[in-house]
Amino acid sequence: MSEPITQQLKIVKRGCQELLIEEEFIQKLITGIPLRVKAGFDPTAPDLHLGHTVLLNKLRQLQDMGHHILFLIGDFTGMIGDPSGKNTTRPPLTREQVAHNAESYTAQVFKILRPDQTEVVFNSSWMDKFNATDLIRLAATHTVARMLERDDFSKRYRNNQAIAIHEFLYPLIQGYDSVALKADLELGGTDQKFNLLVGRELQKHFGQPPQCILTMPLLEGLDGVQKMSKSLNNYVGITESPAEIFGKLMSISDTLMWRYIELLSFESLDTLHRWRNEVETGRNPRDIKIRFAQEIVTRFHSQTDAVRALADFEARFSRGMLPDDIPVQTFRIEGTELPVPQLLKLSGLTTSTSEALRMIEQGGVKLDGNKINDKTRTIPLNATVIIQVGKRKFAKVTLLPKQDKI
RNA sequence: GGAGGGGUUCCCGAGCGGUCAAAGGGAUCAGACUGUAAAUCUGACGGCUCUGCCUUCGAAGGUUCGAAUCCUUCCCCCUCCA
Repeated sequence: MSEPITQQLKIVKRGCQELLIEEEFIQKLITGIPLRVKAGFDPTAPDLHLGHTVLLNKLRQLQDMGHHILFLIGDFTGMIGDPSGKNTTRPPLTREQVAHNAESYTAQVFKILRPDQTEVVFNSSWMDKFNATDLIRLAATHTVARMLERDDFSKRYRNNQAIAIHEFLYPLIQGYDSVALKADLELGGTDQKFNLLVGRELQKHFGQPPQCILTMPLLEGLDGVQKMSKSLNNYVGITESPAEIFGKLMSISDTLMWRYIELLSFESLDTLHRWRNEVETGRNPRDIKIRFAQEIVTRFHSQTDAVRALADFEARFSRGMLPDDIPVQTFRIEGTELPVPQLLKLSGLTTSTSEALRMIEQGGVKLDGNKINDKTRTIPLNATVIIQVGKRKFAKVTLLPKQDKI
């Protein structure tokens, strides 16, 4: 906390999209009192991915400067579902589910945040006491026109998509959380800007000094277009295996790589500059990508895991070798043999026999390392084979006779 | 309350009585290539006991030799008027 204000400001603003209102924020810093920094999280998705960590990294930096983090789990707002276009209403989670999710949340979050400077709070703890009168009073603070200013509301409205009334309550309740917590600063993705601003207004309404707002860019998913999210399956989860994290990061395009590095790497800006120059003058972008992927694997696993992931990756993709962690499966079958397509389905390497047949047609199936073309190929009873679909799906399968009943 | 528009395969979006398992795009997967699970190109993309069969076009009925396409009822969404 002894760092000069300008230095703090520089760190806070690094990589951020927007800081509102900078002058107010400086005034808050000058007081020297640790700031109450709020950040809200959805209670339904306890599996964090790299997209979430953009924000968490920033929270960590704030902790390093001595500030206090209010890690808000929106278990009450979770009933509404953030009106991001898809979900309208969600079934309320049970207390046990919330508790369970919160636990796995914090277990993951503390890979980045310091527990001693983090306070985990649930908005149900004050919202459950809200009655209908309170809610109406809260709703009365904003107009429909104001709500429709929110980008995704107006978009949906223009595109003739449904907006349920209760969705308007989401920003209001999220904003009220800032009142309840007396937040000095709230962090969120750029898509949260509207909600964060509502928090400011409500604080003023309730006679509090308004919070400052820091928005972070949304990280694109692996496709490089849409934001990283679990539902779009374009994410890298921080609890995924080293090989998985490494592989996924290697699959991002050479262009997208820079974006990831900018938002996720802890390397200095000078280093990033140097890398860019090197690639422009002929260095293989793959080298940089590997280095970055290793940094991330190390962060969520260990250096050893990172080294192993690279070795495994090179063995498998550069030299076509089999990985050494092939899942072993045993199936008990009727009869004396099993057609390969059925086996592919059984083992889960393909979702249907139709797909299995297609994979064989396209030359994507290997049996003990040899490509097969014969769709009617069968595996005899008691045999053990390694089957492979594409470059990434493997299984070591043994067929045994059906067990006698009893 | 009145008038009109609409609900299509993972997503977007064509189709409006047979040639429709349903155009096109995206996503995904496979193959080729490669310094990468990059880029690029090619192909696949409902299921099955697979040269055939079965199930899909909001739901349920009906008309017809034949329906995603026509009719009826219902559910849901949107727009305008009140």
